[in-house]
Amino acid sequence: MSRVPAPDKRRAILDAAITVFARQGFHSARVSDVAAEAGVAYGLVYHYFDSKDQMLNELFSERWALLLEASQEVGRSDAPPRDKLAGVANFIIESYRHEPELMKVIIVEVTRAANSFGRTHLPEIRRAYDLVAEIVSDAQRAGEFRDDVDANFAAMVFYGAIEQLLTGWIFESIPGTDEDYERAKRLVIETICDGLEPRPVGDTLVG
Amino acid sequence: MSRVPAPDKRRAILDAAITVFARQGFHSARVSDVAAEAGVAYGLVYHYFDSKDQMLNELFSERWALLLEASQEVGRSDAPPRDKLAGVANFIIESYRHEPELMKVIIVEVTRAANSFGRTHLPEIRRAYDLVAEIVSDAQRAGEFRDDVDANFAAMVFYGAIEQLLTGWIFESIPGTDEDYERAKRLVIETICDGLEPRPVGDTLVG
DNA sequence: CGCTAGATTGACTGGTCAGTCAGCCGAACC
DNA sequence: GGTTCGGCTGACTGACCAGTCAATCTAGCG
Repeated sequence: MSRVPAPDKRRAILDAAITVFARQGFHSARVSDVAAEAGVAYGLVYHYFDSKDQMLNELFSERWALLLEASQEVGRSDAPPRDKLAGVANFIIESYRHEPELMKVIIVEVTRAANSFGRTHLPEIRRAYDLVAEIVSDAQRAGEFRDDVDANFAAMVFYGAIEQLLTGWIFESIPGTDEDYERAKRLVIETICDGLEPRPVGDTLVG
Repeated sequence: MSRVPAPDKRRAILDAAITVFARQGFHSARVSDVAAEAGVAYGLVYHYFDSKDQMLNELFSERWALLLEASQEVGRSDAPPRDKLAGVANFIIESYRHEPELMKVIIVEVTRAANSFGRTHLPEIRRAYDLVAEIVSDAQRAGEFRDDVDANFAAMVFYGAIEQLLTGWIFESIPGTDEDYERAKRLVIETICDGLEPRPVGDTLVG
């Protein structure tokens, strides 16, 4: 009953979709390209998926769920807020480091594509922002972050920065050595938490 | 010689394109929709434009040139760097306030569409980032901004935040009262210049 | 008035794909 | 060996739409 342990063509198709969507963009990727990349007949794609769209939806949701989970995890920890933000940034940047093609598809075709797919997934996307906003507002309540910057606004800046960063790596193929990734992680947090203007000497806080 | 002072159908078509692209998105906007919106025959669109793409390109370049000009202007002034950044932010937010449809098209279909049109216009887009980066690095040389944050990185955060902000207005129709716009202008600058962490009392700088 | 040139019209063509479907293959079970 | 059923195949269809083009209109001009 199992001469070959189920070649899982479904997964193969999904993986091929990542490669093809990343290479050509979702719009100009033909279903036949995905089938070819997966080494599978055209029709089989429709055996496993209802539509071309569904493949992208599935790729996105699968991965985004992990991000939401990780963000929640981070939010629950009792680390200082700066480290929590760093935790979220780390997760995203590491995701890109390990699966650049998948992340490219998610960012370019969903997150940044507010018209088409971003529209559909707006609730999930917002959820991620909200989790960051929560981290910020918790910190504000605890007096660890200034409370005169709206938490949702801060979350927006945070995600704006990270998205822009990934977009840079994706399209201008900024080197992306391990060192670059680490530096970027540090800089996002420093910029957002400390600001661009110089800080007075010492670290004493406003009472 | 001039009973009707040249109805300038070309402009009418371009304006119709703004409306239609903003409403339906570039991709699902048909050329026939634009013609209908402009009250003009289908073929006339191709009398004035080579392709559907060319219309979008023209809409983008026309407006983006203004942004670049304004940014340069701001960069040349001798205002404090914080005010320079505020100047750029103001220009963009005011552009959105006065021509939300056009800005929607530009942001959604070009700036955020790194695959399709963003690709084509990357040099112009980068130029805008570079101008902000210059403002930052000038300030760093003058000791007015910390110099341990890469200027290009700062520019990225700045644009990331603003793009995210406009995207919010565009898609979630966040109110957008005059008050909201003013508040947003203030918050972007505050967040980016001062950071999220509380600042020690007084404003004395690191020596 | 006849002529030219540019503006204007809209039916039509050609190419592109997403999605369908009729049927094939091979494993397991009778 | 026959039957069944899921995985699997790929040629085909139907819809859609950017871009073309031949024809019509209008304005000036000699």
